[in-house]
Amino acid sequence: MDQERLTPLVKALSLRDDISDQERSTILGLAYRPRTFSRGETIVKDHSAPNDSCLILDGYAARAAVMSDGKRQLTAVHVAGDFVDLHALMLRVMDHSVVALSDCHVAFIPHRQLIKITEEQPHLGRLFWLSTVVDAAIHRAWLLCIGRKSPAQHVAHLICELDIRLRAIGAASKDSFPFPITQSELSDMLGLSLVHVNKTLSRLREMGDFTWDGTTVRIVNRDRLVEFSEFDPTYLSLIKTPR
Amino acid sequence: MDQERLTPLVKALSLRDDISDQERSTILGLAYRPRTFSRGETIVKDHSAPNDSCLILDGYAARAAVMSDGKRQLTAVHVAGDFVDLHALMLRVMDHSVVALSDCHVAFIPHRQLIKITEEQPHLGRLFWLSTVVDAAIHRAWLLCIGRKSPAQHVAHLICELDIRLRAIGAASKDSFPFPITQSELSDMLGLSLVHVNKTLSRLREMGDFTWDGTTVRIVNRDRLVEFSEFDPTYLSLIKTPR
DNA sequence: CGGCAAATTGACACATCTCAAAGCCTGTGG
DNA sequence: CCACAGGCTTTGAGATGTGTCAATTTGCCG
Repeated sequence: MDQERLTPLVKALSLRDDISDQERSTILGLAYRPRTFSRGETIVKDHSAPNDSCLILDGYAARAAVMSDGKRQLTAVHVAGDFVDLHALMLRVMDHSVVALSDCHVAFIPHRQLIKITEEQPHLGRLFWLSTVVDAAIHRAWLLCIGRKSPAQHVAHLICELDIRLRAIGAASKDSFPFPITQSELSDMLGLSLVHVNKTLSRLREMGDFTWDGTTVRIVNRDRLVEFSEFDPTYLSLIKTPR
Repeated sequence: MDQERLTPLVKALSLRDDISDQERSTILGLAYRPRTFSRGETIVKDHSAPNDSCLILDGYAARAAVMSDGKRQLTAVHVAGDFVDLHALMLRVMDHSVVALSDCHVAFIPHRQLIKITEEQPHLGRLFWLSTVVDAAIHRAWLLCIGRKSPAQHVAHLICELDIRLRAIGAASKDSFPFPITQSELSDMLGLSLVHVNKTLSRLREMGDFTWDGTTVRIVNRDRLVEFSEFDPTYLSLIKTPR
């Protein structure tokens, strides 16, 4: 078990507050179970009651909820450093699944150690808390998109969100980032039909503010994307301040 | 300042785990600023950076996000005992507003004391954490509703959610609870136009599984509502278990 | 080259929005 | 007690948006 592999978590937490050396070594000293998932696999099952919480080391994952007839809604996208399943630590029973959008490496960290951190290193515990609160903020932003924005604005908003999150963790270059998903998966994020998403994309292509070939997004005009989608990064809380 | 008025919080936290006598008295000993809001007033402003977090003592509130053209999306409803604005403790800057759906009493609790609780009474701190994680779960349930369920299913789901939450805190009788909002507010929860909501309600009225006169909801056939809306209460985490 | 998943397109049905008007209810002032 | 104003609800009609179905095209991999 390579201890250094939890560095994405240190990096992610450092985005929002300073991490002390002790906190850093606590994190890097956590025992974890590494696992690899291929694109499409389920990482955490709905209704399960996990004894560990998982963290994305690299790749993309998403939270998913499904209906009895198979209709699916994705409720958030997660990237390297995201402590995706911290929710299970408090909820105990999963209210949704976590699925791999791409091949990805995931670390499973036993709850016992996380509870211990809340007891002994409250500041670090608060940063864990923060990460779940940011997830809630992401859900709210998505609710506004799905409820009140046009499909085109919604797609643009999603691209702005990923762009800023990936640049924050150093996983995007100045104007492009990997986004290797299908239009069907995108339709499950947007709450729309596949066909409609396809038509929305072709209209966005005409607007020309970004390109996406199913693999990589290239930002052509970030300002226009931000304005068009009414993207306000406040909800991501990407500000380094004592918490 | 009547210390006893924070009992709704004790009651709410007790739904999900046992509260020790010490924790109980810590909560009841919290200094707070009580305030009254009338229906429609803003309790916490979007983009503000509060130094206290608010808790609903009675009445209904909602989280709200708005677009530049005035379109509004409500992302959750909150009731007595809900520590609505705990999110601000970690986020620091609000990504949404909290508005009063009815006249309501609210307690504002300084962040200083809450941080102290995370330092000195980690179990109580975790229950605060839990309450924000349940909020996230509610957002996910709403995302599934708005993205993939029919408007009628969505309304039915909302009624099931409020029914179970209000019964849990003893604010609903066996088959009815107050729900004093306008169809326009409901449309902002559903992400639909007012006219369409009105037509959806008249179809639901024909189904006859509940009644709502704008003031009070009466459940006529709870089983059918649950089945129709595919309501699964797991997400509310209403299970008393060590956390 | 053939096979398969994904993307694209067109046609048509259905859902939803907007605009506009009418009806209903309640509180207030005369 | 009545008349009225204002907010909310209800209804209808027509314009748009979105879903479904089905066929075709594209791109990749063996």
